[in-house]
Amino acid sequence: MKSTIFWYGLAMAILLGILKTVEYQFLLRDIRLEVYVGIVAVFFVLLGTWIGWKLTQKPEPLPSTIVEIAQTSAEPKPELVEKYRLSKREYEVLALIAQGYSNQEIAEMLFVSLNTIKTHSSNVFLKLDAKRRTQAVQKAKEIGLL
Amino acid sequence: MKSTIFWYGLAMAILLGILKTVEYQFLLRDIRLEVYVGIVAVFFVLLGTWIGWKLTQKPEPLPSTIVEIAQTSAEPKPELVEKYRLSKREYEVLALIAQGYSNQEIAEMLFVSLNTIKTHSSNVFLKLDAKRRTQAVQKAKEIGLL
DNA sequence: GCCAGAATCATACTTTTGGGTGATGCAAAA
DNA sequence: TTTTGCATCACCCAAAAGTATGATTCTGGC
Repeated sequence: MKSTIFWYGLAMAILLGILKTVEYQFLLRDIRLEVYVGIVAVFFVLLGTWIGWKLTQKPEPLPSTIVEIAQTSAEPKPELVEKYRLSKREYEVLALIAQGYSNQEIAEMLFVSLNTIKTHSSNVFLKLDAKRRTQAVQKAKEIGLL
Repeated sequence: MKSTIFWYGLAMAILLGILKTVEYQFLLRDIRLEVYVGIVAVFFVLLGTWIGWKLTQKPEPLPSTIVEIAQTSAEPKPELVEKYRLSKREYEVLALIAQGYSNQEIAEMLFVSLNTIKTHSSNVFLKLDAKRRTQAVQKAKEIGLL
């Protein structure tokens, strides 16, 4: 990160230098304004492109899960099972979700209303810190709940 | 895609408009040259950044690492893999679904539109005879695709 | 060159999920 | 007895997922 900042700074310095030079020549030889602006524009487009490229190189923010997946083989982790404690009903719902059943189907299987299943699954997602049922299933398998 | 081109065009139009406006004011009120150049520079840096970002989006066909990661300990069963033949893209999408990503996230990861992901996933469901993504994942694991 | 399959995307529509809020009843623990 | 956790359900709203259809582009193989 330090080096990144350094390079940005260096780029800025070079940039200002060039700007000044161009400006100087502008004053001296009365280059047409359009040409000047054009040069600046082209230069900054290039700079911007480079910045954009750089920005999209480093950051890999999304999949922290992938790393975890790569590390986990399949061992159940009792301490984590402890941590993400689900109630019995929640666990049932989670298990059925993992089998690919819809909320409606689960509701019928457990003889409760659709809304109840929604509540349970929402609670499961909360406890497992998941946004979707597929993610919940994935996390549960990682943890060893399933 | 059509809309993308539209937005490019719109951006260009707006850009030219602003440029002209700024230039006009420059001529009228004698804004300092540095200010003018600065505005142009900032604008083109932003434009360049955007272009750079866009450019670096396309040429990344996802280096199959994600797919590899998705492959768990279960050994693939060639005869079944044969039967439920998925295209490469479909397989990628399936793998990402299994990791708990939303269609939108997958679209961004693979740099395609949401609709494309929907098409792919629909095809996967068809081929795996699944009604939901969770079911597809479940079946794929049974079969040994994942 | 032509063709099939693959990948892409759009539009329009329906269904499923998920979030938020609030309410009730019940049972065990404090 | 009061509190607390659990299970149940409702209503509303928004977002995500899924279906259907049609179209374009590209590529590999014949």
